[in-house]
Amino acid sequence: MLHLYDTATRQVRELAMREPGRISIYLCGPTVYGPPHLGHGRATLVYDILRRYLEWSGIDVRLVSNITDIDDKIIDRAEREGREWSDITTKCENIWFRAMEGIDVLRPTDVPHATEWVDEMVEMISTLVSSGAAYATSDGVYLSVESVEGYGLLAHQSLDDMMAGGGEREVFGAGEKRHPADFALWKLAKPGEPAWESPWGAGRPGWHSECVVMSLGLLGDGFDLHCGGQDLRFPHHENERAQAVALGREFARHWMHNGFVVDAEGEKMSKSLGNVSNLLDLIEVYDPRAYRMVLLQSHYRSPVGISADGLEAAGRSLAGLDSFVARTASLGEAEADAETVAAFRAAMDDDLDTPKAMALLFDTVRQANSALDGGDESIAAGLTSAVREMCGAVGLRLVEQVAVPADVLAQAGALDAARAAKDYDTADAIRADLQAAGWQVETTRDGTTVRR
RNA sequence: GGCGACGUGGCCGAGUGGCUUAGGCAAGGGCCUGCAAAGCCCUGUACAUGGGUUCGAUUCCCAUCGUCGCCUCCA
Repeated sequence: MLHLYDTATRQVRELAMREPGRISIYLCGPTVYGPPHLGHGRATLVYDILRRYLEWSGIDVRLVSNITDIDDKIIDRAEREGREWSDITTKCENIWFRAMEGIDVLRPTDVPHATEWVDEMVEMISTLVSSGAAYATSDGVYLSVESVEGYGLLAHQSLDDMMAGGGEREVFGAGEKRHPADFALWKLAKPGEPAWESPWGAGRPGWHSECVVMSLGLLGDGFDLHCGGQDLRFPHHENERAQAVALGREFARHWMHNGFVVDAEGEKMSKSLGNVSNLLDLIEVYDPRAYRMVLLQSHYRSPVGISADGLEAAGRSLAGLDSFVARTASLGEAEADAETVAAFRAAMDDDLDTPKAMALLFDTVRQANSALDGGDESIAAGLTSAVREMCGAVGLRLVEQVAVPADVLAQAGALDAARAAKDYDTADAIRADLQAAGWQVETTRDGTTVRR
């Protein structure tokens, strides 16, 4: 069974399921105000790998991931560009899913939108106000963090420590708050801002109440796993938990956070990589699977550097996998080598040790190639099936042999004929032509194979 | 100031108190091939610095240096 590091307890522990065989996961999705950057890519890929592995393991996964389509950033951009805020959110959401498709991230099972859950949020905030956990001021409604048992669970800091020194940042709504750490649940609208009715006046949701009502609403109390990037740990996730706790409801039972994407200097990076500034650029320039491979070869909690060299190296390693697939295409179906699959499971179950799993994958490819070189097809077939299983389990799409046009096959035949006649100049010329047309040409003693 | 992470061979990136000291990419040598390609085999002896613990540390402890993250709206 899968064991995962839990941010709340700071331990790798079993990912328990409320209902055996079915897992409920909430992933904090994007605020749609711009194109998805490299950081978004890491987060979505990490959880896509998790999801695919769970499904591969036979578990029924319900993955809820929100679209936050109302937020200060969206309003800012709308104002700056003189556009309707909803124009920004619908376009950005489309771009988001196009990018996700590009990196082969499966669509979540549920994609709730914040704006569709405003009534539930208002209701929740009302409950919090009437219980005394929240209070209204002249600019909104705030949650009293002191009323929340264990505030700081995810930050791993007491309220006092968090306040000590602190940053020099401006504290939102500072004037009327009972405690500087109290945070907005509802923000009253200024003229011209998008607004929804509420008992406290027209306004919009504050600190990600949508995640609270949508996760509890769709997954129910005590859902299995809540995940997102390291930067959401505090205050975003802390504040979600605080709202749920203040409601007296049981929130996520396990918390998972992925590490950052960093640049060459080791600084948190989300925006740029030379001419690649977002995910859509990245899949234009590199093998769309390359980012996934880079991430698979590092651990999800470590910071990972994304560089042109790294993506290219990953692309070359994928090319090796592709040629393996081509080489083994003719092998019949076989039971995946049990020992290999067991070792793969053991690695993945240990806090998603994908680097170890990838080491195993490449070792298995090498063994299968050796078996093939030695003519032992039955061993090769079992190992090949294991390779396919492992790739499938982590969402690595291997390029299948595409149909080769008749004229290309004819050229390959001509190449072999020229070789048989020892007319190597002709043979080399044909090969050069095929390569120029973008074909991978492999001339073996059994004949020439051509693939993309 | 508080809390936390990290510093590994040409590059990326795992891991471990000693044993065959991951894996990928790149490099060199070899096998195969008419030549390539693909594949296979071999090679490189790395763990920031200074102490300490230990029979033995890259791995544990302490210190130092350096890098980075979070501390109110960034995955």
